Amino acid sequence: MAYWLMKSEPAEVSIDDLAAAPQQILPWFGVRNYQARNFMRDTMQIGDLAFFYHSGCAKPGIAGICQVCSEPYPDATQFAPTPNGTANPTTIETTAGPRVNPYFDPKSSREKPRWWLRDVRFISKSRYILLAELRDHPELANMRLLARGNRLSITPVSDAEWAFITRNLLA
DNA sequence: GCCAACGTTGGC
DNA sequence: GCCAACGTTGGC
Repeated sequence: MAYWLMKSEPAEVSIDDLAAAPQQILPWFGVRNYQARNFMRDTMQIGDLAFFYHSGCAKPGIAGICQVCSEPYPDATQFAPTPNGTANPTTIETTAGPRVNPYFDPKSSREKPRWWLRDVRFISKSRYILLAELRDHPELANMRLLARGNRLSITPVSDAEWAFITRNLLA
């Protein structure tokens, strides 16, 4: 089993949204980076655990833990929203009405999908560990998340890093 | 809002 | 295949 850190903007999908989802499961949609896609499509295994990280907000940090719970399948947001393609492919239905779909990819197709995802299941909320706090621990100095210039939205977490965080920062 | 760092695109 | 230009990420 492997460990991961998965970033989400809480204004879009937060740990509370995952906890409130049907079955407490959501597709990890919207990844548009090949390396992160490959992690989801090729490397992850059902049962892997991940830190749910809030990014792009005032206080970025680890908000909880989730678990990979499906095989990879195409991210529906890359396609036109209706199977027959009659609707405007650049819009997506939301509970607040139609919105521009920022994840639509005109270069993808249902025959040959470019973007793949997996479902994740809520495991727990955690004490909120700020990014700044993670940086304070020498044990985490090599965490991919903390690497200079890192922007990858899904990063591997080593066994040692996972153990350190769960035993020392979340206990 | 700024900006450093990175990834992607596309002309050549 | 190179690389400049551009767009995006994401912390601050």
